Amino acid sequence: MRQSKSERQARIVAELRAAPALRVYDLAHRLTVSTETVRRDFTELEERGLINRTYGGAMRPISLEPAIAEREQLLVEERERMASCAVQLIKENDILMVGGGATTLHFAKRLAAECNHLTIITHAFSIAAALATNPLHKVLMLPGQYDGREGLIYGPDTIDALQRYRASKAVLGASGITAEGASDAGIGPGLIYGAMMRRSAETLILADHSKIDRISLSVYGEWSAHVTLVTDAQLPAGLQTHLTIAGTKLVIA
Amino acid sequence: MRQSKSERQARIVAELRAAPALRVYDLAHRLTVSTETVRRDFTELEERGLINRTYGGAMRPISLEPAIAEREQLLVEERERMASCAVQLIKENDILMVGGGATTLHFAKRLAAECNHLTIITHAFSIAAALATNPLHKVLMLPGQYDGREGLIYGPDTIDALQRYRASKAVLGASGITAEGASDAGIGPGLIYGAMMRRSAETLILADHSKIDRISLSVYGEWSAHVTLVTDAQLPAGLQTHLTIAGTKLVIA
DNA sequence: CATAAATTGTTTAACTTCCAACATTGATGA
DNA sequence: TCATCAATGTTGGAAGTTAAACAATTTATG
Repeated sequence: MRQSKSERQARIVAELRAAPALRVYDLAHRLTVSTETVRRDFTELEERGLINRTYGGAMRPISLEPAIAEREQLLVEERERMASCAVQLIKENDILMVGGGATTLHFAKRLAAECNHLTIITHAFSIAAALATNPLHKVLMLPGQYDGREGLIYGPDTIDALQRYRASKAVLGASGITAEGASDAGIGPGLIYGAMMRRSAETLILADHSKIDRISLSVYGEWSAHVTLVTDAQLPAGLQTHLTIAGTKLVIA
Repeated sequence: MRQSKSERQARIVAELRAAPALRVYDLAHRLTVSTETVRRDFTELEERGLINRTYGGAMRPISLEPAIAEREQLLVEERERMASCAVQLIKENDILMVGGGATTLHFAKRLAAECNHLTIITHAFSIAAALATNPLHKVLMLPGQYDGREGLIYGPDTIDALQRYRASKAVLGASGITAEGASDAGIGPGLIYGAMMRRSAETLILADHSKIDRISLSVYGEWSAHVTLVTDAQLPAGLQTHLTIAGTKLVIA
């Protein structure tokens, strides 16, 4: 055996530092192994997150955000659908408050791709970074204490600063959706989402089916006519009638 | 024609901001045009350097944000030495204001490794992220407009918020050091660094030898007895005597 | 409004990649 | 030594991609 498997795989990662993308066929020649071997290496390296696969090759992975990156891998299709639907509801020159989370991050990426000239107020690094890729948007970051695990800002300074803004729409994720309202697993973020709702004319809540009929620590939003719930599957009858009575609009992606 | 050619191509570039790689087939569906049209767009966009082609699709070109990453690679050793020296000057329970930049980022990483129980106020994402790896520190993020190219917050909100804090030390980078003071290439950051100095009892300025006797757009700090300059090489005689007269302390790493 | 030019869609054939099944090689250890 | 197992190579058909030619459509312009 010329080279061990791990040596070869290390070589592949190294090659990717030199060139941002590689073809299976080229690499097989360069390493004098079969294309199938290269393909199998690609599969393994992709599972370990060291490369990204493309049709016919592989490319250098973009970032290495761990905690969020993992969660972001789940329910990607559902979140994409919800994000696309939610973006339809945004108009040029809207002023948005956007909460943190994997789902709202999808939304932010679509916003950067499809919209222009928006002002976005947020407390999440990932959201700000995603939106700033489109220089036509204006991104305002809220002050407060930084939580590195979540990549979020929160605390009394954050709530306080929100009182000085007013937005046309708040766009929020949730870890639980019940008749009582939307809820989040953290108290700090929950308080911020509540404040964002109160300072916005309308609220969009994005929550996939796994969040339905679950309740989390901090309930931050009650159903009202100013709220639109965007989800990816039909709601249970009880919850649905409850929302209808409250006047909440429902969008199923 | 639904969308003009240039609109569509702009949209493609925007989509690439949301996802690092796209498939011809997917994109054709999403834009409701034929795969051939997408392929022809790819060809044109590649000639203009706005995308990179891959077999079956296209990917985001590498450029567009290596600004920080590249700079961070330069003079690593010198910066490490300066960072280590600067950390010696920090005491437990200090309250720090830390500016953005490659040099201060090295400092922040050492701070996370060597110190505990500090409160750090910053306007740079990278600094906040580096410090948050040590949960014993308290990291406060300043509000303001986010600049994705630099990863920095700035603007009137930022200056305003600084007025409500007081720190024991400000730790700042600089892109130029002259007898007149420290200067930065950007007006926005320059104003913030000035405000941070005024709100802090002492100031540490970190600048390697490549910054000496160069002047940048925005001069933000004058030499005084409250300032310490940390650098990695002897200063030219003229500058050195000027600092001595002003009472500025000098540390050579 | 008619013509030319530019843009986009359609079709087809050649080519490339993918995947799964099976064969081969080489190292390990009883 | 032989059996075993992991790693790799080989093969063929399915599926996907490309490129070139031509048709259809839209836009520009006199």
